Amino acid sequence: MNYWLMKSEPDVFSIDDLKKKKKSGWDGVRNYQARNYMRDEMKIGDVVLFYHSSCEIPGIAGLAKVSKTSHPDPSQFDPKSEYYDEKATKDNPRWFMVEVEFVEKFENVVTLAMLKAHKGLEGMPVVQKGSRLSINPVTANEFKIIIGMK
DNA sequence: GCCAACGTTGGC
DNA sequence: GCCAACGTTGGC
Repeated sequence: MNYWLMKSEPDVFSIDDLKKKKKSGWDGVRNYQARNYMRDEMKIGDVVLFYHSSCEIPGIAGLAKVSKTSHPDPSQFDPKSEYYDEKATKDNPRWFMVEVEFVEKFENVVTLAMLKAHKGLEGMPVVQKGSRLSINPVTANEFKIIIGMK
């Protein structure tokens, strides 16, 4: 079982949205490295730190878990979608997504400022300047530390 | 295959 | 709104 951090802009899709929907396909990822993590490495039961980015208080807002392994992201085939990719075909999809299931909303967001200030989390891409990758692996130790901070 | 130009991310 | 950092595109 592995741990992950997945970023989402709460204005677009927040932990509350996931709570309401219970489960959701993680669509719209258009970065190859993030895609590869979803396609090749994320397994059912893996635990996800749900990170709110580009918002007033960036940080980890709650937990989710992988409920379905990767399958083609349908938005790539939809010309009306902002995630449409004209080079993707159903025979040869370019973008994959996993499905995640709501687990928990933290009472308080574990903020980026807290993550930056906490010993042991220096290696997390999210605390480093200029890190834009929206899906990152998290070590068991980092996960334990963060759970202790909520 | 190089690399400049461009677009996007995301914290502040 | 600014801007640094980064990924992608496309000309050559």
